[in-house]
Amino acid sequence: MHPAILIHGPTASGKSALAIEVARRLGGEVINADSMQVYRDLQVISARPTEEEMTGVPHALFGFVDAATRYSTGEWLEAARSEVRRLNKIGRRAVFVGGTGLYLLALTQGLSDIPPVPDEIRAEVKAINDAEGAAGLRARLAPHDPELAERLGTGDRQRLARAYEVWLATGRPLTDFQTERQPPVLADGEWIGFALTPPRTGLYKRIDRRFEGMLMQGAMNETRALVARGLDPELPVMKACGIPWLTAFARGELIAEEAAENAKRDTRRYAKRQFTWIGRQFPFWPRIPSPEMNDRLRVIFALYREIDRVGAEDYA
RNA sequence: GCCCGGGUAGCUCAGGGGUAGAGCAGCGGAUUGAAAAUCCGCGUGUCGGUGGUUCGAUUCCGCCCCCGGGCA
Repeated sequence: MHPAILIHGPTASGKSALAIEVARRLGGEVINADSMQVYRDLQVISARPTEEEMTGVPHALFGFVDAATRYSTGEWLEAARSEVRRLNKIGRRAVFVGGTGLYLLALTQGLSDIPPVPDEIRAEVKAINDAEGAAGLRARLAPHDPELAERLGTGDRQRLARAYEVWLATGRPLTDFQTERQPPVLADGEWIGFALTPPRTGLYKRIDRRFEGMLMQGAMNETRALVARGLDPELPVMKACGIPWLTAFARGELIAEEAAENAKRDTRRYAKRQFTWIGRQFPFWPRIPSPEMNDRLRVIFALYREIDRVGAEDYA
């Protein structure tokens, strides 16, 4: 099999266009590793590539999940596994691209094998969360998983809730599960990851400009469609960068300028967290600081050629 | 040219003889099935410049520069 290429980087760094170009030149396929681009209902706001941009290059795992779904890392990983199998079978290269670091981590490092949590337990824990918040969750979790309760410390309700759910569902502390991982979909030697790390100030400008562009391209229509469905505001789609503010604007709760500024700020902060993730979780992925397509392609192909001996002649 | 007002953090500003503090922006970090989520931490500064008074000046005084407004 050909090693897979993984492209990661902060939002608005130009990942999608790069992935398409890489896949085009290698005759490969682009596979989405972005938690928001999986949703059908978020085209503009998740900056999902358009049909036109994807022309001639097969794309997988884009826009295939309904907004009412709470799609998970585990589900994505299984979907990714199928795609990898499929491509291996037909001898084509996979180009994973996306800003969701956790997805790429799971893909290359494996996830723990944890049984699904039944809906009743989720509801039960949600009730505790709503009524008592982090303190209540933590107090209940601490006797069973003291290590995690201590590590999470303060007010991380999302992780506290998850840890408590797992305890209730399995009778084992989440910490136990986390000490062992399933074999990854892509083992060492079967992939190479690149991290786009453009200068921050320029990226922030790009983020701001891109958001203005999204408004032109129908971000409000997309938002109104979601609002019209009356979806639970806790769903992932409803928390995508910009959506909470555009939703508030659609309801007349604030003015357009305010909504836009807040949306841009949230997106900048998201990009900052992605930089942190890259620095800390993917310290050994080659960095590509140049924003230029040609520079990026040169770096990728130079390094890829080293490990893809099978087809080195294909893309000289 | 003269008269006022103002130059303090990236922005808007507060303060006041013992080298400074708020909001916003920003920065650092955590990250195992919600991850564009969730959470933790941090003022980042030639107080316009230069002389003087003072034990000590960002603060008081002089001069200069810059930005507003007014009178010419």
